[in-house]
Amino acid sequence: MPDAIIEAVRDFNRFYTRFLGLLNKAYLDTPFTLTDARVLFEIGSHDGVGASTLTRELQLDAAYLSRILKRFRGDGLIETKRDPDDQRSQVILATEKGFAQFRELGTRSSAQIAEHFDQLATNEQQAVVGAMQTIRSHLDPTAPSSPAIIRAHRPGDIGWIVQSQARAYTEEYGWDSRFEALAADVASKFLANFDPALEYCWIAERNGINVGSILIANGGDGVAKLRLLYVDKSARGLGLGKTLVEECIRFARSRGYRQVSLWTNDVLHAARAIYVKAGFRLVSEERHRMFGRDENGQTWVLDL
Amino acid sequence: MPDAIIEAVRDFNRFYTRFLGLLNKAYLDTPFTLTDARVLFEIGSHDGVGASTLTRELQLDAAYLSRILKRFRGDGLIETKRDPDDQRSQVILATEKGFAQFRELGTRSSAQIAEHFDQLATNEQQAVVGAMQTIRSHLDPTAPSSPAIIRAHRPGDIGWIVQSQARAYTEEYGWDSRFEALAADVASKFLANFDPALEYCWIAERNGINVGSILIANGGDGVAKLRLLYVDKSARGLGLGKTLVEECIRFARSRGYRQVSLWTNDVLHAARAIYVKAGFRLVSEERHRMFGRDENGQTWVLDL
DNA sequence: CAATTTAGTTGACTCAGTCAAATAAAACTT
DNA sequence: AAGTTTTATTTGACTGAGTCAACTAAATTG
Repeated sequence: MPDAIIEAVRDFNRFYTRFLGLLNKAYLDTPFTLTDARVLFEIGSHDGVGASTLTRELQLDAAYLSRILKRFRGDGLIETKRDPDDQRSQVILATEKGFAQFRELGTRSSAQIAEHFDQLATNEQQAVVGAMQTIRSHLDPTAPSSPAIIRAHRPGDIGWIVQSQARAYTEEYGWDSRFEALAADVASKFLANFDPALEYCWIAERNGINVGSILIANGGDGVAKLRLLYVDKSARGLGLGKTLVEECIRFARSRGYRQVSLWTNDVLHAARAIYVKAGFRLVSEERHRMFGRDENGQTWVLDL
Repeated sequence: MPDAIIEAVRDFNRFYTRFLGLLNKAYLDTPFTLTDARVLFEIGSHDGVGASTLTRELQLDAAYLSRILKRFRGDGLIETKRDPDDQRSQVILATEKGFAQFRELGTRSSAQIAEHFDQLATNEQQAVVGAMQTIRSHLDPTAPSSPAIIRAHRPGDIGWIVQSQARAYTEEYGWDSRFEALAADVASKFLANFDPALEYCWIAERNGINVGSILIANGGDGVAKLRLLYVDKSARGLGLGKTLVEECIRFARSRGYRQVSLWTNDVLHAARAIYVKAGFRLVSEERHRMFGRDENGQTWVLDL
């Protein structure tokens, strides 16, 4: 992966560390440390959490947390009782006083944030929040990853197909720019001669980002050409490829084609497995060096 | 300002605090604390900083920093000498050993980041980095907008050109997919017939993200065709378009072309201004409806 | 030139956070 | 069902990161 990206991320991290440092000044004239505040926040917003959940969630040392809770108990901020379902665990409940403190901390922290955001225009605020969402959805594995949706192509998508396939296959199989040239040629001809009645391009998209593609072009003679099947690294293993191919076949059948044909290379194992499963049969094979490496080109067909 | 925004920001902050916590584990089996690492990083990347700059930049206590520097000096990582211009201040210089440590920390931290980013697809990585840039540019008034670099195209870039132009012009001018078809056609022919001696494609990139493009194709007869000039919204106003065009002209001149010619549409005001400034003259104009809207197509030429 | 500010150092301290060991309940194993 | 392992929590014993106040010395201000 490109160093420039890592460098950009590190740079952002340095910046955001400083920014968080500024925000955390909110607790300065408060009897709470940053950790105290985090704990109190978690208790206040999930009343009745277990202590072990807190250590996991906030990545705290159990001993340390135990002491913090003891102090909170002493200050009358929380009450703890054994979990009836598990006598080892305890359930933490905020007292009225605890809730009051929780709200107070919330107010302070909000004020601190508002101070920074008030200077921004509304659409800037939205841009920032949107960007935060973007980062989170990609970096947080526990973030509910929304399912992929499959839709017709939109402007830019054809370019994306060329780009992503060229990048991926250059990286994974060492193919050279002639592959991109071929993909671009296929893509541009598809767009130039696009016949909505007999042709289609499907894009799989997740969180607003393209992750897969496939298209059907009219090969004449009742033959539908299946082309440019691609599933991005980030979305493999979800059965997306299979879904895309099935969608294609259904489309081809409904438009009265008698056969679906496709050309691929045997290094693309995952794709081949999908074709086999869908009922395609290998009709011809030839060695070539079109993309700078020795490959086995294969033609597969499926009779409808 | 809306509570929802503040809530979203706090939510992101909680998430990112945890994320940074994970990344900072990079220093776990290192004799350095997080603060040590930050100091060493600052020294390593700005050799010759003053101590007071460090306290300001990293928001550290002067006493604390003094002790850290003392320790670093003892370990032979840095050398300090009085600032000749200000006898109170000191200049901090990393020793060879210090630089080695600095590089080691950099490697660890990069590896930690790469671990998280490797699972993402290339365009996801770009989405995240772009989002980071967005956040930073809005929240950091002093954000130095890192310079764009201009380089030759790499696999995937041609696809990117088609994608980004199609998206942008669809959004901004309401052009339909015929524009993408045209761009894809130009791009694919460029790649298919690429002649390294007389043709070239420049990509402007910032922080690992493509932000601009231009290419020169051989039009025959001593005429260089300038094509697919594009500067992304996020990078406009930096003079990037001008730089790209100048680069093209220089190239065309050096390869012995007698003329540079290009076709554009008059709605693309920014581009037209660049061409005018570069000395191009309008030679013909025609109304057309190639992209679903009434436009004025224009041909411009520059004699070399 | 006296007064004030800035840069850096040192002593003294504290308290946030860690590690190891102990207890007790729950969850496996056989 | 008895034995073993794992999980939840607590406590004792530390340590060392970070703070505060006081001090020196050079630079700046008025």
